Amino acid sequence: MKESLSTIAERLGVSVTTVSRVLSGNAGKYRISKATEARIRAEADRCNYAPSLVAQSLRSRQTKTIGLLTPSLANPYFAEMSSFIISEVHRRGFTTIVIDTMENEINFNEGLTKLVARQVDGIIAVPCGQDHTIVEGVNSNFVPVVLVDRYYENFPIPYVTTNNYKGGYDATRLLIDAGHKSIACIQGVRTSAPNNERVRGYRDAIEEAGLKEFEFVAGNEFSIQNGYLETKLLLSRHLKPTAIFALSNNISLGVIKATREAGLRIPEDLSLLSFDNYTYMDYMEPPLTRVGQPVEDMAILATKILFDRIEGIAPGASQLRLSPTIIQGASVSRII
Amino acid sequence: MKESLSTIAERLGVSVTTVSRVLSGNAGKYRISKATEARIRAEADRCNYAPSLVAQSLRSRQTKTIGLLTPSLANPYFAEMSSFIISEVHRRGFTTIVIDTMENEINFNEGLTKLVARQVDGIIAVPCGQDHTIVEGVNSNFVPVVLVDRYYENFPIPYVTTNNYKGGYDATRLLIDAGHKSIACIQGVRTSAPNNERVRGYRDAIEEAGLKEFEFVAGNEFSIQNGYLETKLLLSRHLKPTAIFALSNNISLGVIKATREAGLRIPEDLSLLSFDNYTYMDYMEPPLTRVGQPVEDMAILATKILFDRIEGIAPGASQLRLSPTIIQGASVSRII
DNA sequence: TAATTTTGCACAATCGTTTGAGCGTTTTTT
DNA sequence: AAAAAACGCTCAAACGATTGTGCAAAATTA
Repeated sequence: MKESLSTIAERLGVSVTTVSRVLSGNAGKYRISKATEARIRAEADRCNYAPSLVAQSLRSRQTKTIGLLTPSLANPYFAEMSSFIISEVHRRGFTTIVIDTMENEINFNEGLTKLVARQVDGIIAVPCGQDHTIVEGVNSNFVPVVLVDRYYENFPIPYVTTNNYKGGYDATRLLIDAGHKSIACIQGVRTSAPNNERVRGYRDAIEEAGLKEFEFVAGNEFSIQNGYLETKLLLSRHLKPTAIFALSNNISLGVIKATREAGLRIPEDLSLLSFDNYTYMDYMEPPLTRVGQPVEDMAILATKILFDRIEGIAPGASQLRLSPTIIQGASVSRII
Repeated sequence: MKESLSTIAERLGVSVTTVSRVLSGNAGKYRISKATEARIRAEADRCNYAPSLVAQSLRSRQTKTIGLLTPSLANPYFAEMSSFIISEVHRRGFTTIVIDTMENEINFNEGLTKLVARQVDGIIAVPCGQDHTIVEGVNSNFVPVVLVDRYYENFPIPYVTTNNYKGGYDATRLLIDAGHKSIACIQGVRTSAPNNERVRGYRDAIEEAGLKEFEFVAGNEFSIQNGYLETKLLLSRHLKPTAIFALSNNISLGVIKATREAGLRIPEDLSLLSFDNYTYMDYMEPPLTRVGQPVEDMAILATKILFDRIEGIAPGASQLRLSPTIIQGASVSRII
């Protein structure tokens, strides 16, 4: 059923070598006669021959495959990012193995070793957890790794991320400029570098405005539930905030859910500023004002850096922070 | 850097065969002494040996990989579906190569042949276009294929899809029962079987209710733009519909956009019923009433059928339609 | 002690491709 | 006509793992 060089060679009474040379376009280089070349090409076409990438990989020690470790395709932010990465990888004639780590450090590390065993030529990863020894081992001993979104500070693995500090700072400034004083921040995973940068931006903006007494950071997960529960708590406090800065798309959904249950309206009773951008946010009630990350640029750059490394080109600056963009919605009210 | 059976064998002064037998757990079966076994295991641990899946694949003619052809990871419906499929595949110890076809028939066919060249053990695909000769060739000659969501009628490729007819019918009935008479339907790709089943359900419900004079189907793409443009046209007609049945999530977004631009409110001025379910729809203005497809069940079943075929177990019924569920939102008003 | 069985491991082929080296035969050069 | 060059192709090893067969040496039996 499956054709190989040898089946063709046998049928034509030539050697496997000759067939290989013809079909890999090296007929001239190795002085195969036009006649033989034509015969081989014809037969290959006839039987629809396609070389086994597995055999080629074994021989060339290149699988033309890259691995993508993403925390959750169900999250539109990572789904979009994956979509861009897959298409960039495809553009270069490679294929992508996708592993969904479900935000789990064990899955992440297992996925990593699995990719190494599969001899992928490179890995793009959104890491989970704090322990970076395995990733670093892989990156320096086996396969080039590039991180996206999340990263490890002061470690030599290249990464591309948003300037999360700027995102946190700008967003908070926007709220402050709108007159808000009591701005609560609901954060995600506390060990995640992007999260902490966003929080740092938030804190700096708050302090700079002399609002330190109102500074308030809660939460510990990038989930709807976390946003929901923390908002429940916030709204039960004696002094309710006038604005919430939610550090992810999912957290914002939780905030909205809790706000609705409390019978409060956004932005009249409570302002909301979200991290992450997504088409649907324009269609929400109200459309969310948000900090959009440059997902496509990050995906393109990460892929480019990875391929530069695969091809042995040392990339210049390989730890990059791209600026986020604030997208105006209607979820922030002006306070006089 | 990379360890292999032979590097270990050489260091220990034993044969590659012996190392292989020990590490694949066949030491007993081939009478390798406990002492040798221990030495080999120790050394394998020490140097962190992991077998090359490429070499194993070549030898065993099994790559333990399945291919997933999806139209667009940027669409949450397919992203969720992919997420479930990837996780089901992972559960079985396989990995998934994802190809984003971008709703393009050429990309789809290229992806298909690429997967075959990579010797994947099976393929799960959401097909694009009408020409199914290539898919059928692959399915019957090389690799088992299972289709999800879209399918080809009267052809022997297994598929799992929503009972789209029921979805179209039930949704339309819901609108009719709410008192609507003039219900317009904005459809997606006209050559897609699910689309046509939805339309058929719509038409049947309309006719059954004696509303044939109001029957109206427009559109030709599962995109925001299509929903937007068709709604623009609809709203400019002399007789505006009182309800729109949008046959996909993206089409609905377009409908909302056009409706807003026209200064009309949903559901007060126009009712909207959407196909597809997504978390964000609960947070929209208004929350959408919609026909949710059993995405997770479809993913699980498709994967199961594929693995049954891979393992040579003939699946019983392999062309399945799962019932959709109507999810109540607030985008449909009652007309008296 | 000789014959038999068991033990412990190695040889070599195989999967499908690539590639440096080599070897007859024909053609060209001197 | 002899030497050199060009031509057209094949051999065999290698990538890393698996597996049926086989062969000594040791242990057991007769």
